[in-house]
Amino acid sequence: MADISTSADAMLQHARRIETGRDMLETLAGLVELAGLKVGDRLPPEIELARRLGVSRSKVREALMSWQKMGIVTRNKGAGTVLAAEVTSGSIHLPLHLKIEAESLLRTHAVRRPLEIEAARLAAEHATPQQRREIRARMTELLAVYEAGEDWRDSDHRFHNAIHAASGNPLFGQFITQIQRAFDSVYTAPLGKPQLGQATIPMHRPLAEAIVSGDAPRASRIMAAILDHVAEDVAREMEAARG
Amino acid sequence: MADISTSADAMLQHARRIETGRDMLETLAGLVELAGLKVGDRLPPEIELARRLGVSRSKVREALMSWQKMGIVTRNKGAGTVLAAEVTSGSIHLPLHLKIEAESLLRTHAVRRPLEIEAARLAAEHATPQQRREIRARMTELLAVYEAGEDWRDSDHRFHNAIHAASGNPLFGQFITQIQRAFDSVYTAPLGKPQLGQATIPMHRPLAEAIVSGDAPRASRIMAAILDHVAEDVAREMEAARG
DNA sequence: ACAGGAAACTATGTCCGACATAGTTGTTGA
DNA sequence: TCAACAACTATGTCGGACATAGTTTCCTGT
Repeated sequence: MADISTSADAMLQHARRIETGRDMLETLAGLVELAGLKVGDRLPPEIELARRLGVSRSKVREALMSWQKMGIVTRNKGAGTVLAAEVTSGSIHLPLHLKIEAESLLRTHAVRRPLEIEAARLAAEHATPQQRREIRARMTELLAVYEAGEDWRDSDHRFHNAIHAASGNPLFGQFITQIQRAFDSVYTAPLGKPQLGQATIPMHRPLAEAIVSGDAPRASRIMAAILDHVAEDVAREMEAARG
Repeated sequence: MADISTSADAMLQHARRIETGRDMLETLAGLVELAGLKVGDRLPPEIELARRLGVSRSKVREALMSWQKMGIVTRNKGAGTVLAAEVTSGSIHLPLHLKIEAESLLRTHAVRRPLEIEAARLAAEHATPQQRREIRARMTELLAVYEAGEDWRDSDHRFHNAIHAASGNPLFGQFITQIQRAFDSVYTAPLGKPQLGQATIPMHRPLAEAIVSGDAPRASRIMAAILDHVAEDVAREMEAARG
């Protein structure tokens, strides 16, 4: 495991007083980064961090719990705190909190819709040749898995992630991923039921072609059609679950 | 102010042990709801809540700070905790986590763009007569403040909030508000500098008219134009700040 | 020698008490 | 009337204590 002591101490020499909560997270992020901690590594215990940072254990706990809610770390009684996501001090980790009514889960999809469409449009306009190849490859893979009758959801995620990456703005991918996670955390597909949006898989080929060929309006149109199909499936499924 | 004692006590009779953090927030939300607290009302002090809920002040503080990060309450030393947003016990609060590179803050605006456009489109299609009147009123107010040469940012927020509310999907408002807050938390307008998007204020009249008259394509178009103007302002400002 | 289990250890979860500090309210005196 | 001052209130911060779950060490019996 990486050693956190030497470089961290040196940093703290120059660290100014920690006053706001943001300072706290910032300093903590700097500590983790300087220590060279990677995903999966364990952080020093709270008491140790409190001593190093010169604040009380309460404040360290507050910061760590904040990170936990953001999914940056996982915490377990007795086991310690382990890093679950990359942390860089130059980046701003900002928590968004959504209030979702249980019965209106469909609304998450309504928010996802314009984001996906915009991402597809941007990808068609700005993707590099490398990224276009990537999109086409993911599409081929998705169709192969689909036609083999296997579970295509992971392939579908990879395909869409390739589009998000090609949009040139990583925030689209982050937002959509988190929205999807929110959806999955509440709705889990009933066993045996067909996966939502099954019928849209064949539409992914022309979508990929449109993006690869740089036809932004067409890419937007197909993506919109796909999402509308999925929305219908979701609505029907919800209806069935209720009745 | 609403009285929280009688009904809350009755509820706590049936409340099971609070175990997870989610239970805590859920119970607290139920308490606030049963007490009939409205936005602007003050919550009982932490010690009082701890006594009522049968948990320690630490846990109450944790929950309240969580709410503070979500923007549900505001907290001030000496003044107390006041409700800043509506709370319903049936809702799910889910945290999102975004990593934003400091120099690419402009990208938050790129995400906001399709959401605002979609919200405007939905508002034009689904707004109730009441909501259309509200939008028109907020627009009139905004233009009045603008022409008086005063700070129009609050009025602008109210106007856009009216549109989000009229979209029929509260998630749009929540998302955009949080994105805006993220932006504001990093970028604070330099004193004396013109407010970003100043030139777009007159365009808000035709935007409101389009929504009120139900012309969805036109509403989308004008909203897109407004956001593009703002994006240019932001880009120029960032350029100036760097050089 | 080795497997199984008990015991010690570690680190987070929870609680309590104390004090500091900012904001609010009440009081008093010119 | 109002301004300055004095209590009061409620959150912010800290330290210590114990509980509890998970991990490691070590010891014992076969």
